Amino acid sequence: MADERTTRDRLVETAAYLFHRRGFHGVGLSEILKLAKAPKGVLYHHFPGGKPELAEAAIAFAADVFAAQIEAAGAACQCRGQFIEALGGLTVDDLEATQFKAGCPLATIALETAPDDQRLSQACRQGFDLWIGVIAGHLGRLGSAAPEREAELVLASLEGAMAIARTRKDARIVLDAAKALARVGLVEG
Amino acid sequence: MADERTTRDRLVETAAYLFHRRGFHGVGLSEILKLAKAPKGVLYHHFPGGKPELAEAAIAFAADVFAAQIEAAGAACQCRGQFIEALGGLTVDDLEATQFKAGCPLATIALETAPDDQRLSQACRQGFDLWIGVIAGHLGRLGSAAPEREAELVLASLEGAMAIARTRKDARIVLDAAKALARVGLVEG
DNA sequence: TCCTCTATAGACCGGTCGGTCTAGTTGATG
DNA sequence: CATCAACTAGACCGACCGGTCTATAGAGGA
Repeated sequence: MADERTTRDRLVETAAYLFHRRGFHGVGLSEILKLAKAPKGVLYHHFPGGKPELAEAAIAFAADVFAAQIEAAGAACQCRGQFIEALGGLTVDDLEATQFKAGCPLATIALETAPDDQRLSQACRQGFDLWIGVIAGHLGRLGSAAPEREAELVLASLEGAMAIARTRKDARIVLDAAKALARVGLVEG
Repeated sequence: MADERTTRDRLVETAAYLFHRRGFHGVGLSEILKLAKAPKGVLYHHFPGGKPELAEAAIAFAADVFAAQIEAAGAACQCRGQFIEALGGLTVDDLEATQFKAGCPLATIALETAPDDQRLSQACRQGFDLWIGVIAGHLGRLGSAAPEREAELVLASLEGAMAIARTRKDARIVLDAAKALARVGLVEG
């Protein structure tokens, strides 16, 4: 059992890495297994539900990782605009570090499977809601009048901008979106 | 040759329909062929490049369809806010009409393939640019100071909101995003 | 009429998919 | 040391994948 965490976690992280880049249907089990240096039996031992169950774990893992990044960015910011721009920066860094091969770790799977596959789309939904909650927490602290709504708008804008940016191999649109949102104050309603 | 348009177009439209819902990798040729009631030979007669070439045509087709909808919405609007809300309305209608099974016809394929598959991601990019151009045209006419930037922000927000909405089976976030963007004026920068 | 070229039709192919199954290894516990 | 459960290992399976190939149908021109 000493190896449990290691092997299982390696599978989850490898799966997250690949799904992040090419989505659920674009990645085969054999590729995950090969990269994680694990035989097939291991996968079905840890994830009797097969590929979907592994993907569910990978989504939750990726959601937690990004939530922690948001949290850290928020903790370092003193005002609303600075925080929103920092979120844009996080996003841009990710895009550029992967040469635009990876964008949002949830969005691809969400679009491929929602709403037909309950399991996967719910996992994505929970990830989005987690992020919105964390963002809203900081926005509230920094004086936003409608933190939930504003967090949703910010996340949605960054998500869409990322998709467009990847087709262009140019992150400018993400920075622009963040800047614009940072500048305007959302009117309540 | 009299049937050329019919069969070929039926293939393209069917492919667009299915890719729209489940993305590129999520749909098999056999499914497209079955739904379009066409044998395999026909596909490779019209699209020697196979699935990617068919997808390219489907993307261009879907992009044109939505561009025409944007154009029509713009022509009917007298002010900037009204136009942006109309775009949100278009999006919501599409989501609800398909019970959230279909969102943006380009985004899923874009996320699955960009930037590795040149062909498909460029086709998506062109679609996005087409839409941004049409939106910017109307925003300029309606008095926007920075129509291109504003069009990008609006499109990105709607794209992202759509992805989130599909996981929730609730279009509220799309309407909220459109309303918020309609209300604030973008400061130039 | 016959020829040709486009379009339709679907059998067929090797490869890969996700998933199952059985055997071996390991480590904790009695 | 024996036992047993957790884990590792990979051969194997049927189904389906995208793609190729050959045969046929049918319209238009010579």
